[in-house]
Amino acid sequence: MTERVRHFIRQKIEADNASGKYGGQVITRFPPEPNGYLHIGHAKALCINFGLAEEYGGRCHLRFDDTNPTKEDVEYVEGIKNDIKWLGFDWGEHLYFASDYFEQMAEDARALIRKGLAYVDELSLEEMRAQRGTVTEAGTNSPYRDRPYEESLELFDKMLNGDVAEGSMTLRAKIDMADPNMKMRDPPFYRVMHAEHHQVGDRWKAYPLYDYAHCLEDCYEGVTQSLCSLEFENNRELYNWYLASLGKEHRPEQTEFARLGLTYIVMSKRKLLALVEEGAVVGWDDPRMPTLAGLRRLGVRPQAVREFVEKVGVAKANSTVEYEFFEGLIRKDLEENVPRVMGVVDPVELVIENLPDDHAESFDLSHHPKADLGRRAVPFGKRLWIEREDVALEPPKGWKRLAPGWEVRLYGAYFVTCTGIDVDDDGKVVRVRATYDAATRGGSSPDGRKPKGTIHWVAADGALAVEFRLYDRLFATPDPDAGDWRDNLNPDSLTVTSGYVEPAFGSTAEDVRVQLQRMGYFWRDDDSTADALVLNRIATLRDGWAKAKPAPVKAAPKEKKAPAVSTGPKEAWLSGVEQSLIASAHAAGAHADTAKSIVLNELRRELGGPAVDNLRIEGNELAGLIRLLDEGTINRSAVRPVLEVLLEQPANPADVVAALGLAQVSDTSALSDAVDAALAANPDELARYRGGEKRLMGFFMGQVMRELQGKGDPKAVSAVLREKLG
RNA sequence: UGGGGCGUAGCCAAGUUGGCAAGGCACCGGAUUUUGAUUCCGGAUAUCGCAGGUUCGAGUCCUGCCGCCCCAACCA
Repeated sequence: MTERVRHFIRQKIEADNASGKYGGQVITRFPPEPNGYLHIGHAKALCINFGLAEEYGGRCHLRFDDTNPTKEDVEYVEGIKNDIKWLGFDWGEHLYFASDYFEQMAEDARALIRKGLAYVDELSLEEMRAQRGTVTEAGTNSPYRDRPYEESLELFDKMLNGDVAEGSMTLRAKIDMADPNMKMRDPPFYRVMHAEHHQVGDRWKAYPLYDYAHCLEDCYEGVTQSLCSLEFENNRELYNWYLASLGKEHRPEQTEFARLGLTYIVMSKRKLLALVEEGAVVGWDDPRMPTLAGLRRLGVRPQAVREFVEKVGVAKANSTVEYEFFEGLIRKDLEENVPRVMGVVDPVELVIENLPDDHAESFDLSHHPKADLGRRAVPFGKRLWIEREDVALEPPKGWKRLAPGWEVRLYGAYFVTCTGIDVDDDGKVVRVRATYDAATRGGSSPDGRKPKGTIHWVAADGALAVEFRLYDRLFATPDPDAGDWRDNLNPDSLTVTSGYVEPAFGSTAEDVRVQLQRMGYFWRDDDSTADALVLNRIATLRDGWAKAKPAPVKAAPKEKKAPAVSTGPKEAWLSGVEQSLIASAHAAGAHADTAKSIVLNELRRELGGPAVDNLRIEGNELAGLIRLLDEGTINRSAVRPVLEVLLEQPANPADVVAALGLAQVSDTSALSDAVDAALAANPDELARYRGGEKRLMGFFMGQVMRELQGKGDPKAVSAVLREKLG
């Protein structure tokens, strides 16, 4: 397991726990809509929600957000549950549906209406759109906005009961049609749908919309952390509005994180569905699909998915992870946990000429060089299957495998020397002939000689026939969404071959994964039958040879960001309050430029922005502070703490400096002690400095200043430091 | 164009009171190797989006700008 990064959500949870906001409880939720299968992107949300809950001793609810009956189906409910279980997460008894709460939500909606915070609107879809305004223009109020609440109440019940036509009415929140946040412009939160619901049947004829439903679900369930992806940032204000308007006491908090993007993959449900429907893949669980069902069928272990998500991290920057990164973790997981056997994916016959026809022996080989995964018997005979790509008529430079006259090691068996290669009329290799060296039994020679290469093999006698499905990535380009994604499909995403594995594979458990030596990781596909083995390739091994051959195709350098066109420095804008403060400080004897610098750089820092209304601090106070600076009583770093006090209450800056002990230290002996302490505490750096790394001067300056709690006189410190460092 | 976010190496990503720009992946060397794998050493790679400013010192504070993402569904 990797070391965990204390990312911003962990920090928030810890801060909440420290402040006792939720009494130390951590309750999260994973809220899929049952309208499709989960994909690798969802795995991130899954790991964050379930993982964090587990980590902080809380719990995570599985809640289906089933507020749109026309798009959803129970089929997906079961599929999603399976995928979550496969990843190893457990919701215990906390399985919920948004539809569980429809009664309560309707009651809360009535409360909102009674408070005058919601109304039934009769605008059509088009009218509503037209009246919403644009991002730069305010919308206009609906003519139904101010209808009496009694009327809305009555109409709302009609909506719920199916007494009004679909699309004829909505229930809207009464907020502000001019709000710069479009989500706040009187959003509809109930719409009429005469649809049969997969969970609650035909009980309801109007259903709540996401924003309204989601915050309430969280609230009803006592969720503390509502974690979702970035595109919901704009919705957070609405989330809080509903809860506040309803006067809910329990207030979950929404925090957003960036979703996972992966190269060579499309992740939108729409495209995934198209792939299935257009037959580009066999189904949602096609091993080339980025769905969890697909990854599972491919043979990826859930541990690898979890590790991947943890390693990718959690942040707020949109990002696209290289697929190779995921692939590497899939391999790493298998590398450490899976037995190794031999199998030939594209077989060609090897005949050992100096062995009798009926020769039969067996080797006892280990399943793993490091892990204790047992041993197996591997039969050996005159006729073997070897990999076609391990044979070359004319070996290229750097070749380490079989070629006429070359000697190689058959893994775990003998050295063999190629005596000839038979080809057919098309030049295709049909048979390789060789002689073996009986003295090399087990794979090593008493004379100490070592062949350049080792190849894998399977004895023809007793070999199990296998249909190999060699999967490769579904898309040929790193960004399939660039251009028409259909054009970017990889025509070679699946290669089917007939080959063999050693008989030991037949005795392994059904779900066992193996490394076929030198060929990659494989496991049995569900399409296998008792007499027809089908093996999926989960991942290849890293292949340094393949990489060495073709001219290295360097990734095209990313186009540089357009350099900012500098229009020259612009004068900083000063608010009226700031201007008058500077003016009065100037009148009280301070230099105007210094006053301005402090207002801009320090005051704004304290205030978190420009000062706009009645500032506590006065001109003569600022002037007094500047005087202390000019006199050398304090250094610049003391300005902010003094300002902080001055903003609270009127005071004489000199008194504040005295009270806080901020006076600048320029006394030589005190400085000298501080420098000595800093040098003594950092002997390595001192050695480096004396060895010529002069840039460490800044480092020591920092150490000394820290020693002096920032109060050192920079010039004096620098002088002493220079002297002591030599 | 209004609002909400985000810019640290090819990719992901730490960096929380301003003080030597973490780590992982990829890449390049070398060692080990009965898998051209694994493992182990070592290395290169960053105008911290840009430009000004404050400061002894800025990825971090201030100002201005640039780029990317999200929002104008009765989807979630």
